Amino acid sequence: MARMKIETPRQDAYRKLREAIVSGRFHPNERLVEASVATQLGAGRTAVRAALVRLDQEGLVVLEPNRGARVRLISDQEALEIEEVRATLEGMLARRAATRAKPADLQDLQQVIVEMRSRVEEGDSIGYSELNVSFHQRIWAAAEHPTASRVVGGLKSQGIRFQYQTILRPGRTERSLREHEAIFNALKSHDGDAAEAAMREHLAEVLETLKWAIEGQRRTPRWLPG
Amino acid sequence: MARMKIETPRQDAYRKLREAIVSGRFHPNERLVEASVATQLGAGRTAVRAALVRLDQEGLVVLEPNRGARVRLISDQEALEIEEVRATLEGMLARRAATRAKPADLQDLQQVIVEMRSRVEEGDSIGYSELNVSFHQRIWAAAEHPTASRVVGGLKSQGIRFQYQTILRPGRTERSLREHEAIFNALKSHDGDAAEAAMREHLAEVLETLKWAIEGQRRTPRWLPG
DNA sequence: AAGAAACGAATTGTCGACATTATTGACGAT
DNA sequence: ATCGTCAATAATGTCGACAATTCGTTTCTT
Repeated sequence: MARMKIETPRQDAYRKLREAIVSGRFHPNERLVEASVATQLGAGRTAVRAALVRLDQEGLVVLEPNRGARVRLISDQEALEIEEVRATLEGMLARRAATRAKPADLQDLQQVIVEMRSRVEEGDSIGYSELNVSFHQRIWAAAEHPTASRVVGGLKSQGIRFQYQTILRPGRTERSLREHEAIFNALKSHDGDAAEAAMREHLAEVLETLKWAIEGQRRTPRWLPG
Repeated sequence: MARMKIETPRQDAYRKLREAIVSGRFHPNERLVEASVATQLGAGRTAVRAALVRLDQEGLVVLEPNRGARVRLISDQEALEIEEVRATLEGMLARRAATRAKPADLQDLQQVIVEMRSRVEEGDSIGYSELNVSFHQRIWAAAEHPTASRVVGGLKSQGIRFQYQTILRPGRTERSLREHEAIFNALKSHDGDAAEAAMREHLAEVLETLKWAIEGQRRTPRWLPG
C-alpha cells in the first residue's frame, strides 16, 4: 500500500508561516512573537522557532538575538536586485533547457501555454500567475541543473510579486503571454541563444513592470489589511 | 564603556559546527547525532538543533525528518554545477563592478594583485588562495549588489572543500595570477564587456582545474584523517 | 521639571523529560 | 537457509518550565 505523505508539525509550521508571510498576512517589519504565531498556526513554539531559523537563513525574516524575529522588509532596491539575479540565472537555465529539453518537456510546456491563454481570455490574473510559476519551474526541470534551480527557487521573487502587485498593470498579462510563447518557440527549436535572449527579454519586461509598480506605490498607501 | 561582543551559545554552536564540517573533521555522509555533537562542541542540544537547521538550509547538511542529520555529500556533478552558477553570477558582478568601481576600489584591488605576485614568487599557495578570496570579494563590494553577493557567498561555502585540491595543480597559480591581472585591467578601464569576459574565462579555467582535480581524485584515496 | 536609576511586564533562550519514530538484531515459520 | 515479523534500542521530535534579556514605565534625586 502506498503510504500517505504525512506532514510533520515542523514542516507544517514552516510551510504555513512562509505562506502567511509571502501572501502578506504578516506585513513587513511586523514583529513575529513566537507564542502568538504558535497559537495562530496551531503549532508548538518549538516548531515555530525552527521555522523562524529557516526563514531567517532564507531571508524572509530577520532574527536578532534576544530581540526576536520580524518580517523582513524588501526594499525597492533589493527587489530590483533580486529580479536582476533571477534574470541572469534563468537566462542560463533557458539556454541549457533549449539543448536538453525532451519531447515530453516540450509537450508539458505547450500544455501550460494553452492553459495560460485560457486564463488570459477569462481575465483570471491569479490563475495566470500560478501557471506562470509552473512554466518557469518546468524550464528549470528541463535544464537539469539542480543547483541553479535551487538558488533561483530560493530567491524571494514570489513574495515580491505580491508585495508590488505587478500583475495589476493594464495589458501586462497579454504581453507576458506573448513573451512566454517566444520562449517556448526558442526551446522548441533547440536554439540556446534564442532561448536565453527570449528569457532575458521577458524578465527585463518584468523588471520594467516592477519599476512601474514601485513608482505607483510611492503615492498610494502601502499595505492593506487582509 | 564599549560593550564586549558576546557570542550567544547558538551562534557559537553554529560557527563551530560549520567550521568542523568545512575543515573536514566530519566527513561527508557521516551521521551527526545531536547529543554526540552537543557534547563534542560543549553546547546544548537545542543550540546544535538550531545550527543543523541553518546548515541544512545552507546546503552543508541534509536533514531528514525523524532520521537525523548527516554531512551533505557534494557530488562531482554538483561541484561542477556550483562553479557554473558562480561563473554566471560573478560575470554579472564583474560587469557591474567595471562601471561602478571607484578609485579607492581599484587601488585596493591593485594592492591585492601586488601581494598575490609576492605569494606566487614565494610559492605560498595557501596565502595566495586567501588573497584570491579577498580579490573576488572586493569585486563584489565594488559591484554594489548585495543580493548577488549574498547568493554567491552562499555558494562559495560549499565549494570550499574542493578548493584545497585545485591549487595543487602544477603551474596553476601563475596562470591564475595572469587571469586576475586581466580582470583587473578590464575593471580599471571601466570596460564592462571585457570585465565579464575576463571573469568568465578565469572561472572557466577554474572549472577545468576542478575537473582535473576530480579526475585525479578518482585514483587516490579521498578523505584523509586529521 | 528633567534626567537617571530601578522596577516590572513581556519575550526570548535554554534545559530536561517524555512521546514518537526509525533501526537493528533475534526469533520463528515456511 | 531465507524471509518476514516483532521486540529492544537508540535517536529524533515536542512540550512545559524556568532563567536571562530587553524595553517601557515609574519613581527617586537633584
